[in-house]
Amino acid sequence: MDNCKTAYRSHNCGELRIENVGQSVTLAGFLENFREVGAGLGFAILRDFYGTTQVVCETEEMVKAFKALNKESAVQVTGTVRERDSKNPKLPTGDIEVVPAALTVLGKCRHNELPFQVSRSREADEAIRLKHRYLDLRNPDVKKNIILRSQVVAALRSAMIDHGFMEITTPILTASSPEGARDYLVPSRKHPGKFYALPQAPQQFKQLLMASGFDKYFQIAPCFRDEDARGDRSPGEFYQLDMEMAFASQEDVFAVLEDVLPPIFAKYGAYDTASQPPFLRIPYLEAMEKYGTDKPDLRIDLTVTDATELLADCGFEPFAGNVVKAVVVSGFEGTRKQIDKLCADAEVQSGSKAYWFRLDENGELVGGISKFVQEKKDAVIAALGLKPNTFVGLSAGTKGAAQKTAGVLVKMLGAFCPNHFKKEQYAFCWIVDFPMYEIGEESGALEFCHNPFSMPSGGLEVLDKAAKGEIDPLSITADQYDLVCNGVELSSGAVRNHDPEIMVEAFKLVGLGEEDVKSKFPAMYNAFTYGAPPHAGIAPGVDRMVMLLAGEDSIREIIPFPMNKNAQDLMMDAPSFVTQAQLDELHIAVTATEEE
RNA sequence: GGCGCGGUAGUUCAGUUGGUUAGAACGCCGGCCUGUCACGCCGGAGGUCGUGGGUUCAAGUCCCAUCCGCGUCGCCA
Repeated sequence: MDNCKTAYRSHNCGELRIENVGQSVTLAGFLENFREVGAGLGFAILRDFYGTTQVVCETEEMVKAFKALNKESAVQVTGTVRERDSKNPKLPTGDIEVVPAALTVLGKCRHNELPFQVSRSREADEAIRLKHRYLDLRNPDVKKNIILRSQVVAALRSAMIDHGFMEITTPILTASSPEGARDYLVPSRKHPGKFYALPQAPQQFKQLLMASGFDKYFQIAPCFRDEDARGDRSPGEFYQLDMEMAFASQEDVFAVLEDVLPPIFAKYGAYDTASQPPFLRIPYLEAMEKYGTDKPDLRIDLTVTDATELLADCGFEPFAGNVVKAVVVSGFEGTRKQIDKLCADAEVQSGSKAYWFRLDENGELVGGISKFVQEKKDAVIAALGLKPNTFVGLSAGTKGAAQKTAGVLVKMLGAFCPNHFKKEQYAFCWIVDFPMYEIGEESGALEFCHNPFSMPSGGLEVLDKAAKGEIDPLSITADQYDLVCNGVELSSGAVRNHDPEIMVEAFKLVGLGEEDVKSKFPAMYNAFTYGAPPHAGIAPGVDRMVMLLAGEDSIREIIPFPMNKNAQDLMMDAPSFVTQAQLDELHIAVTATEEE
């Protein structure tokens, strides 16, 4: 422990031990509790960042002084360290107590009824916790996630620097760009009618750094996107470990993260086992086929089997003419009620129905849609490799819908069956070979599948062939990759397109041209015309990493001051109305106003 | 924006087919207690049942509308 002596204390509340008995000390902290156990005897618990220490009051005067204080007041206690009569082995400081000579109130708590009891704040309603986050964070159980976050960020920084990367900050006020998400806009005072945007990611700046001759860049970068929240997605803002390497390929990027992440996950994680390099690489199409998702949880040993030929014409109407997918779960023990719940939940999450049947302990087909399968019993058992006591979850629909539902079934059945789910580990994999293009659901036309910055595999030659109709543009893959851990998409990255001609060709396939490239990404286009190095990078999400490490299900538990689901900061009252004078200065006219 | 669940004391919750004065635990206030550590015991205060309308002799409970919270889907290059 570092020396914690300050103007207000000689020791902190977590450090006194039996060796300190007899010493005169001064402690400062929050009054966590006061237990009066008799006339003229009471125990006060003092809490600071480092721990808690018991203060024993043996005079009526001192008991009275502590009793007069509201809990959570900030106080200073000067006294002598004494060995306890009755020790508490559960506490690091449980062998000693401080006999106070003086009590000084440093910051009085004016509220005798708190919005919640600090030690039980995690049980309180989240809106109340967020409104009084400074009290919520006094709870060591809440604070520990923020400490973990700080340690993980420090470890990431240190590891990146050790690998020869240089942290460079990029602008927060920048230009709106036609990327995927909605921008946060900032009005310009000096340029009426014009706006800055907060960056959705430092994507273009880091590529420009590569064009500027920097070699290995990283940044713990704030990113801003005006999109709705999720359990694992905070609204508004989040942090990425953004990195980019010049004269580098996909392999170089993989090598860095495979070296940086496992030790940090093993050291700071809730589970002490993390995948060792090289991480499993799964092509995108294979992941969709085998796991029904592009972010498989490899801790689950279940996979998806195509059962279209086997079952599409079995007479069960929802299967007719559709793609059918099966998830086979051996050694299944679940009640009818649990199965119904699983299927209902799967439907909610995936948007289409899930079906099932079972091969019971006697080898008979039972339950669900078994009567439709009965006719083909032997073929089904052979094709799916069924043994007695096996559950088969099924989905049907378009290829995409059937895969999605099957993927949800894998996840839910995995979570339900301990024999198919090895929970206590971090299982990483790379998803590679993403398609460069897709048919847009709304437009029905060819669109960029993920982003236009990626280098198409095969470069100009492949784009030329697609332009001439020699190959299907949908078959073109990008040198683009996702890092997935335990079913969570940690990161997306790519080998970038650094060649202006290839950029133009890539855009032509989706019906855009040179002028579009120049107007959408003027800085990058211009920079690349001056000679740019091939470069590649990735940007793992810091919040999601910490969430995985902390074992928390809500991203708000690992953010110091989170916003609620509706992108409001209940503590600061943001967003808020501003004065007419401010609006006038910014040349802004408000056309609609929320009721308050 | 769609769907699901929820909103009752400072906090977390219970509240039956609509029916007496809306309960419990923790917290708070007062009293007792000389070794507590989730201290214990006794007593007490504390409620616009999210809001507005409706049905009814009677609404926390039923109906309609609306607001808020969480989850989920859309969305998130």
